[in-house]
Amino acid sequence: MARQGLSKDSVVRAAVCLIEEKGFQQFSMGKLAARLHVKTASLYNHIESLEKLLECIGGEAVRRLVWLENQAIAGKRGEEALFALAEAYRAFAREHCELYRVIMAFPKWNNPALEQEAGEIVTPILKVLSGYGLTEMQQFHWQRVLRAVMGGFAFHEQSGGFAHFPADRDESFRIAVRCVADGLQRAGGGDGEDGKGNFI
Amino acid sequence: MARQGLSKDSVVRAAVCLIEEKGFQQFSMGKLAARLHVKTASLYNHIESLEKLLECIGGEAVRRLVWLENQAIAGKRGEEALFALAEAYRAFAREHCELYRVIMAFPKWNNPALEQEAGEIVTPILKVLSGYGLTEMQQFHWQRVLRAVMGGFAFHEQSGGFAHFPADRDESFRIAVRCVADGLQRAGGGDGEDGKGNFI
DNA sequence: GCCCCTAACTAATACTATTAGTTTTATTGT
DNA sequence: ACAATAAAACTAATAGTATTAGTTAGGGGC
Repeated sequence: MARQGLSKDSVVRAAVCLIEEKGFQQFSMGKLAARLHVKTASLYNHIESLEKLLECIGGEAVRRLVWLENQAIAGKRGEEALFALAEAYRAFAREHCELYRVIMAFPKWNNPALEQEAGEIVTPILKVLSGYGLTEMQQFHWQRVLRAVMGGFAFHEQSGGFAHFPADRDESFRIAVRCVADGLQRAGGGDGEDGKGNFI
Repeated sequence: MARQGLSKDSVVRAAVCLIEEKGFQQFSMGKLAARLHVKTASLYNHIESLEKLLECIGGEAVRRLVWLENQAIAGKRGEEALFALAEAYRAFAREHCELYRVIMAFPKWNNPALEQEAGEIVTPILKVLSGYGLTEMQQFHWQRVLRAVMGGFAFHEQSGGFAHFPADRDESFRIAVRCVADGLQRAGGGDGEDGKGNFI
């Protein structure tokens, strides 16, 4: 019936739009099919299952996030890069909160396709950390510390867990990133503070 | 038939058990009803909806977490209390991961009943922070920093996002908490016990 | 022993994802 | 231009989800 040349890619793209518009909670195969003027079963010609579709959506979300992170740290280093990265992460979580939810919703990042994306998540972070004179093992640890802070802050902020105190959340975030920045400084030997002339 | 005197409390308790055993993903009204040897519709004599039930379960989970936190910091102060609190939080997230998932699953922490619990979450944290000589506003900020670190770490660890590097996660966690501890020290005026509220 | 409240039931509705099998359409080869 | 083929979209059906309305029956208070 009036076939419109739907493809896996167009389905994923439509799903991303629908989620950003109506929210992740509201999303369903039926709603997506209706949006594409197609019966629900027809979607299965292009995707294997809802789970796989969500993995594609999550992959797309991660790619966008990583792109913004790389954009943010381009030409920067040291603390400037660190703050820019963190701000970009938080901005994404706020401005694309429904898409960010999809990322968070995965119970396990076991899927091989997602591990690829997972690796790209770490790339800009390691790029920032590379300016601090850390050992490789320290980089592994501090990468986790930074992701914990950024992810934890975004999560709590989104779920409303940070709403119960009359304190500016932007300021809280700055303090958190400052805390990591100082910790990194100390871990790196304390000799690389000016953020521009230092290299390892 | 053969009515067994089910109550809201026993339903919630059974739901908690079922979730801890079979996982949050597997949970459903039907499964819970089967576990209680009752038809699904019968549950609605005791609870209003799945959403309300999950709120009760989340409340129970939070109460248990807060209890463990308070247990952990009892008789301690300063850094010792801080590390004990963080360890207790992470231990709960690991040992009761399915229950922890319920807490994380709330899209919005708006419900008035949950706000009560939310307040109790902060209590042990503020108790720990009270030894650092912070202003009230600083306590509000650092409470968020600490929750972000603990929550973010637990989340990433659970979703497998921290699995991709050959680095000990315990050590990563220690580094993260150490980072916060040092940040607090600095914010409180360099004295972990009786700081006089020096500003940064 | 009777009454009443309500726990538990049956039945039905409206969703959800998913599969099997069928029709229709576009493209490709001759 | 025409037949063959691959696949896009369909219909129909299944099994799962939460939820509501209306009915039956059991236990506690009188």
